[in-house]
This record gives sequence, structure tokens and C-alpha cells, in this order.
Amino acid sequence: MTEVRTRFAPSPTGFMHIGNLRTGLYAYLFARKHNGTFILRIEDTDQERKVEGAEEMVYRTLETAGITYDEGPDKDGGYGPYVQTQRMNLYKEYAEKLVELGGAYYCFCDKERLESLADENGVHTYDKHCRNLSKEEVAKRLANGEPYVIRQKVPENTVSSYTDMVFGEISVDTADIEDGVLLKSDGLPTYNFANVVDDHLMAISHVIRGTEYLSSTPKYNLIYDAFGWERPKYMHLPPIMKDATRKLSKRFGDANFEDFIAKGYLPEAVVNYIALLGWCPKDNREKMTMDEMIEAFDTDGISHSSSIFDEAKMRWLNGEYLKAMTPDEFLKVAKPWIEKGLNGQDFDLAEIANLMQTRVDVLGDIPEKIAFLNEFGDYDLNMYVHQKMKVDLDVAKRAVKVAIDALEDFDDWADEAIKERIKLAAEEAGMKGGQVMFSMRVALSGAPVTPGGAIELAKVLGKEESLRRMRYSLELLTK
RNA sequence: GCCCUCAUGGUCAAGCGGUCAAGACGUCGCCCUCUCACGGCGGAAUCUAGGGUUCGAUUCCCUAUGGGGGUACCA
Repeated sequence: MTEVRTRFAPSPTGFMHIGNLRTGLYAYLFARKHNGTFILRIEDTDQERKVEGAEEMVYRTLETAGITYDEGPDKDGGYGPYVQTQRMNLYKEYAEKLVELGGAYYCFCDKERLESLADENGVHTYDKHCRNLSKEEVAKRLANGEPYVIRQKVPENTVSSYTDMVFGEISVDTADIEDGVLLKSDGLPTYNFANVVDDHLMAISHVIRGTEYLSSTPKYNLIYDAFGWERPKYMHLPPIMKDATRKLSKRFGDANFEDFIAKGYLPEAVVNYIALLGWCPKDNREKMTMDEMIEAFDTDGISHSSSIFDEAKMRWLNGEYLKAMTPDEFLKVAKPWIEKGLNGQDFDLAEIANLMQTRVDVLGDIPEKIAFLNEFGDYDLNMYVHQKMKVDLDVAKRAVKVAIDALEDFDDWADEAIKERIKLAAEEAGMKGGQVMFSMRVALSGAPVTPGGAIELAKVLGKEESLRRMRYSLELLTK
């Protein structure tokens, strides 16, 4: 059995959206699952679309996503170089070799002639004009320094087929395959050619990529055949869409991995979620670690149809990760966000983290949830009116007074103790505990909704600040 | 135009000839409850259409429709 070698070959032309990342993830999972080798190759031949810094972003993204490669630009495994622009001299040599082998030919047609081939739909198909030039003529024109390209010599009257690991048998009549350009007039390869040569030279056993290549793969296979090389196995992946008709787009920065991390998503949750977009493990599990995914990964579970990216579900999954953490772990990841929300105020971070853990799906939600901690002032008294709690302005005024009186000389500032104290005071005042606590909560926060109740807020705010706020609120209620 | 391909609730999806058509997200309702959340319980919601094949089609075949991809000296 030959060694499994897969590769992820992004081109540094922009952001890494989760569709790109997922392709890399699947190639990674497949390699790991089969104790194979996972390779990173940078396909930067399109210098015009190249984006500054995009290559570094690829490394960064893979690193934070926890996708580690065994061979790559900075990890030589003997099959380098791993950056396509550093391999440029190779392709011409192989293209010429292919001409000798009869799988390609020189073409001297100029742009004007090619343009004239367009049909009524504006689609132009090369008419194989130079396919049968004599060796002598080719040599002569080459010697004359005429510009040329090298084209693939696609066999005629046959069908090229292969079996895709997810889509099954794919067959294309060679009549539908153009004699495409392999080597451009500037001596550089087209993607079609570079890809085949690189995959072969890097001994890639399984080519894992998007379905945009599904129907052109027979064409690539013909090149392998012409060289006498062994064809790799193929696994094509359906696209991830932003809605029913549009794919995720790099250009518009859709669903960009790093953006999600910046918004407070956990990398492992994002990776987990995207693994599920287009793949379903046998047992239908949803929350999985990377190791569990490697273990469970199977081509059988890969979907044939495209799927729409749904951030709502990713939020939920992220929340599951957050809730599964220990308080310490959560505090560690939440700390910067809590500090951001506190805006310099000095409160107990662990207490706040405690309140936040079950209340946010994404860490970025924290600052707004705790904004009341540093924004306290005039507020709308109507928020005291609550029918179900049987609280109105009058009740609220009494309740806040009760709470103040109960806590003024109270020093055992712990959750349970404060609660008992308030309940007792409420009873003595002939009120329900809920009435007092509801009013107290509003008096403490000046907010209609808060993460946690009166007791929890009092605990976080501390005695002094709690009393200050309640006194202020009582004044408002008394006006 | 031609070629390849896909089609189960709003979304992700299980299903691979006989099921009351799983599960999850979201949504709605109830319980819990000092607001919000967490948690628990429950509801609504899906096989694109038409032909076949078959005792029986969501499942197999054909066609249509719709979506995606390809058809470049882009990847």
C-alpha cells in the first residue's frame, strides 16, 4: 500500500474563508486518519492577483486552526520547493518532454486568430490548427523566434473517465476537452499544467480540492497518462455557499476565519463547525475534538451537495465549547473581553466571568452584556413596572428602601448570605422576596435586563457601590 | 449553447426499496426563575415536478425545472 500524501494548495490572493480552510482541513484529516503526510504548497503563479501578506496569513490561519503540515515552504520534506514561483524552471522542461512523448504540441497561433474562433455565444474553442504541424516547420518557426505556447494534445474519439471518491464515476468525452494551453507564451505554466506536474513530483496520492475541478480532472488525467505517470485518487468537495446561489467569496472577505477569531470565536469551535459543513460522521456527533474528527473522518459521510454557511449554528457550537470549559479556562479566554467591557473599572474578573459563562455564545458579546457595570446614571423608571412580579413604582420604592436598610449594616457579603438577608427583610416588610430582588436588581443596574439577578450583581458590585447605586435609584424613585 | 454535477424542514443533515421520514441549529409554547441566560419538557416545519421500474418508491431509471461548476495564455 502506497503512502497517503495529501496537500493543501492555497493561492495567496486574499483572505482565507472557511470554505478554503475546510478544503485544507479535510485534506489534513484524511492524511492523519491514514497516517499519511500532509503538505502545504503555495500556488502563487498568479502574480497579478497576489495580495501582500496573504501568504503569512495562510501560515497563521493553519497554525491557529490547529492544522499542522508535515512538509511546506518552511518544512522541507525532500519534495521542495513548496512555493510554485520557485519551481518555474521545471515546467518548461516537462512541457517539452511532453511534446516529445506526443502528449502536447507547439502552437504559434496569435491572439487575433484565436479571437476569430469565437462562436455565436462568444465561446471560443481552439480548432487544433497547429496540432499537425510538421517537425521541420515547428523547428523552423522556433528558430525564427516566433512566439509560441505549448498545448495539450487531447486524444480524439475516446472518453476519459475516473472514479471520484465522493462523486463516483465521472466521464467526459474527449471531444468536449479543448487542446488547452499548458505553457504560456511567457514560458510560465498554466494552473492546469503546474498542478499536475507538482502533484506528481510531490508524490501526492490523494488530490483533495473543490468541485470546480471535478469536470476538468479527466483532462488532467490525460496528462498523467501521456507522461506515463500514475494517476492520483481524487476527492472533490462541494462548495460552501453564502446563500442559495452565491459561493463564499474571498474578494468580499466572506466568512473570513480570522474575523471570527477576532469576534471572539474559539478556533477549535470554528474548525469543528466547518468540518460539519459537508461532512457528517457515522454516529451523527456534532461536538468533536480534532482527534475525534481524525478518527471519525470518512469519505462516505461527505455530502454531494453544496451547503450554506450558517453563523447561528456556529454561535451555538461556540457556546457549547464555552460552557464546557472549567471556570479557570473560561476566565482565561474571557479576561480580555471582560476588561474591555469594564473600561477601567475595578471589579472581580472571576465573578464576572462566572456570570458570563452561560450567557454568551461568543466572547465578543461580553462587553455589551456588562456595560451596565460602568454606565450607571439616569434611567427610565418604567423598567421597575413588572406585572408578573407584582411590582410597580410604589412597590419598587418601598423595596429599594427595604434593601438599603437591610444591607447598610450587613457585612457578610456572600451570595447566600445576602440572599437570606434580603428574603428576611422582605418578609418583615410584608413583601415577597421576588419583589424586593427584582426592584433591587433594577436599582443596582439601571438596566432592564442584566446577566444575573440582584444578589449576583450586588456580589460583583461590592457593598459600597451597591449601596451607592441603590441610594441613587431611591432618589430617582422618590422624585 | 455544450459538458460535468447536485436536489430531504428556514439552515446543517440521517436515510442507501417497506421508517409514524432520525438528530442538531433556529423558531414557537410551557416548566424552572428576582430580569436575562443555563437546564428540562413539548410543538410547528422537509422528501422540486412529471413519467416509468416494482406488490411497494424519499430511496433505482428517464425527462423537466431549479442551483452550482466548467467551457481562458485565472486559479
